Amino acid sequence: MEERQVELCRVEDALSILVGKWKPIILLHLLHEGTHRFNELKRKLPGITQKMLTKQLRELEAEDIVERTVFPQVPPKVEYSISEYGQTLEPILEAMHEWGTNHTLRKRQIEQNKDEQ
Amino acid sequence: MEERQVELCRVEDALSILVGKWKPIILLHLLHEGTHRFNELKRKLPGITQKMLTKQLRELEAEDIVERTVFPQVPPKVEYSISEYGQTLEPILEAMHEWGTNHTLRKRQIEQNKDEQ
DNA sequence: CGGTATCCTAGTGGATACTG
DNA sequence: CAGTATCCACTAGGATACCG
Repeated sequence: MEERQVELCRVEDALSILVGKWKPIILLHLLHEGTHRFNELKRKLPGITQKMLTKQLRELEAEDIVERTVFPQVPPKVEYSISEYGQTLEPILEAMHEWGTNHTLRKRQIEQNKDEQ
Repeated sequence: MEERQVELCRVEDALSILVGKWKPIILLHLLHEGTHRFNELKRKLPGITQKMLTKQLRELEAEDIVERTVFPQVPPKVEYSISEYGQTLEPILEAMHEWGTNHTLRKRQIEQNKDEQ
């Protein structure tokens, strides 16, 4: 029984890594479009500040989800990519993406039904 | 291209519903063990306060994930269960649970390797 | 180019006490 | 039993400015 309790909590591990306003979308970009430079990623995330992008990437790096490669040159060049371990998150991300898409459709339908009445 | 951008963001819908310190574990209890009364659920969530349990349940109810049934009697009786729509979250929850379990194992192995050196 | 540093605000979550 | 009502600490996230 207690074992069950402990088991249930494991969900939070995945959640804690994925939570963050920009983390899921960062991961999807890296998964689907491969390695990015810092500013390249920034351009794909309209509205994000440098500070936030740095912070989210650092946290993902600390969890071994994202790999950071620094090229020692001037001007600086830093590349980010999904780690092998990070790729194991894909099923979760895809499941969330699919659910989210249906969720949006559902909301629209509910809106429409409201309008028709 | 822009369509792609919009698509990517759908992940956040799922995330926003699942995020909350107690939500995933509440949902798993309701999914696996069925309908619960308020205090029954509270007993299964060591450490949660009444306020937090109420808040999380209300938020899940607002999103149509959880159903709340009030029995008009004294003393009060309120039952919570997963809605039909809430059940569609199961694949995500299971994917997160599985990942989290492997994640814990992986961490332990890394710890062991550290100790052995 | 790829960051830090500083300051700020809103919201999340907890402790505690009270209630129909 | 199943909640509210307060008050409070902490953090996430944003705006802005500066740096090697």
